[in-house]
Amino acid sequence: MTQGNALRQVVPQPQSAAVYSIAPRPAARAVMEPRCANCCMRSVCLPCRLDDAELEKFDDLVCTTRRVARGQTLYRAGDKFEMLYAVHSGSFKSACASRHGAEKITGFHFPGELMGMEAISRLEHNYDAIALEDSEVCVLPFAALEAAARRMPELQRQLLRVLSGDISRDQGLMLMLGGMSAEQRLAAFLLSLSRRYGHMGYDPERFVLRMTREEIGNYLGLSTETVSRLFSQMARDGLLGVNQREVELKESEALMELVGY
Amino acid sequence: MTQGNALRQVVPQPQSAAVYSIAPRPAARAVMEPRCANCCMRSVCLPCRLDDAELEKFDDLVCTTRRVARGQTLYRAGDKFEMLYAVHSGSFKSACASRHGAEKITGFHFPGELMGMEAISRLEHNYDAIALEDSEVCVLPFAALEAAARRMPELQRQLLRVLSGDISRDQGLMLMLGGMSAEQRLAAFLLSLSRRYGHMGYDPERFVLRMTREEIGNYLGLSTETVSRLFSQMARDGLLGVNQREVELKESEALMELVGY
DNA sequence: CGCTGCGTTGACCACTTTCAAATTGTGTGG
DNA sequence: CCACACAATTTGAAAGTGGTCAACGCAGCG
Repeated sequence: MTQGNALRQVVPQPQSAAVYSIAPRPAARAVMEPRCANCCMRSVCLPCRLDDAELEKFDDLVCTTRRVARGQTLYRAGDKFEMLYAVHSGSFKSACASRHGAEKITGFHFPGELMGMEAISRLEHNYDAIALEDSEVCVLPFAALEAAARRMPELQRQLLRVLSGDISRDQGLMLMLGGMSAEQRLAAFLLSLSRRYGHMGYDPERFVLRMTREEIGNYLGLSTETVSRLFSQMARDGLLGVNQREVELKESEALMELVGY
Repeated sequence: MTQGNALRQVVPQPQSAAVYSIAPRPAARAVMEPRCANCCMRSVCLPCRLDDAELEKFDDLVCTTRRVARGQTLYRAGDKFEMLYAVHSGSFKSACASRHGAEKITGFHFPGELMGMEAISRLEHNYDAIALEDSEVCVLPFAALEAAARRMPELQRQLLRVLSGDISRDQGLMLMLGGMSAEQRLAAFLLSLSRRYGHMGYDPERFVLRMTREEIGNYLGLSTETVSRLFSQMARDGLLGVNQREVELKESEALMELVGY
């Protein structure tokens, strides 16, 4: 799973997360740099429902891509909101630091997913976005996106759809975090990952976790130890196979039953 | 706190929640029926940032209002998504029934707040919306709203803002449901209510709960008994006063400290 | 006046967390 | 390639928090 070839011009990652690198596209477009049209995530990303002409226009919005090394932040809580980011490769976590310095993870983000939307209302980011591995995002200036959405009804609709989808997902998680047992939470989490990996075109039954046990526990409101114990127990029960970060869901049906769906 | 005078034409509440009553506005507008411009929730509702001309146009979108009696549903999970609803008076809960018949409450909605947004992405409602008391909503046909948003940049922005705000709120709650103690959860819940009541122009320190202990517990992932015990304990500690559904926050600061903000 | 739903309180129990320690994996410098 | 240091994971035992079960008080209502 090596880093994909550079798509578009790739700017070196700035030391400070506050600096946005907005390079103009190269004038020589005849070379046909790979763009949204050629992106392997096209079918699951924001512009997925645009027709060719619209896609062309949308493509011009994407002013640049940006690489973020593992552990580095894409943006921080408190940063001014100007851009949305579409994950092109890799993965991220959203986290906010409570005043006692303890980090609380509020979400994970995978290729094709949009980050930063929670900041639209306050014009300021509420969370840190931190890369779980070396990653790359497409940078979408929000003002331009808004303007384009007025000219492209399908883009406007898609934007609303993605925002709405985020709400559903979050509420689904709330459902899970309140009133579900530790085992149910982990099962629900794994099924969520499975569905998302499947959506991206990967094997939904077999995938590699991009986050540590600690991060999973933090996210689910469980201790690291409990997460670890549950993996062991579920493996003993034949529900799944685990080897370090590799997970194989052997009994998805049983997991769904466990969660209550 | 009696039901406000009828605003706009009010259609009788249909027995079936699936029936939408979309009556055309009365032609005689010269009478100046109260509309958004006169609504007491104007300053906190979707059109709050529109100028007078825009407000006029927006007003024409609101095809009707609808009354929902306590315990009745505004829409059900599985209903086709066509409308957004702005709470005009009263309050609602969003709930979905897990397959074992157990209800799980995912949110509460108060005047000025928009309901139904989680359905935009799937074109189908994911939750039941049930009135906690006799309530009234303004009905916004989504297709018309989308079209209007293209013509009114400020409306488009406001729509995105409200959606984004919902995400923030939900993620804030996730934060709370994972990793917070029962006491912290209840404190956070009360502070959330306080803030929202304050935003609506009511006393943020003194309000009447619209939901039962059971509904609070369900929402927070706690048992009814625990909620009850916590109210008693917090009252003993002097943090608040409780009398049935009436609550007075005596030490908001201490509550915030408790939550960790 | 009894019924019924809601709220409160107590006793006991199960699930998770916390604390502690062993084990395995990963990265780095020699 | 090996050794060492540090991080991540796993496992065990003790301690707590919150849930479940049960009983009772209270208020609205036919």
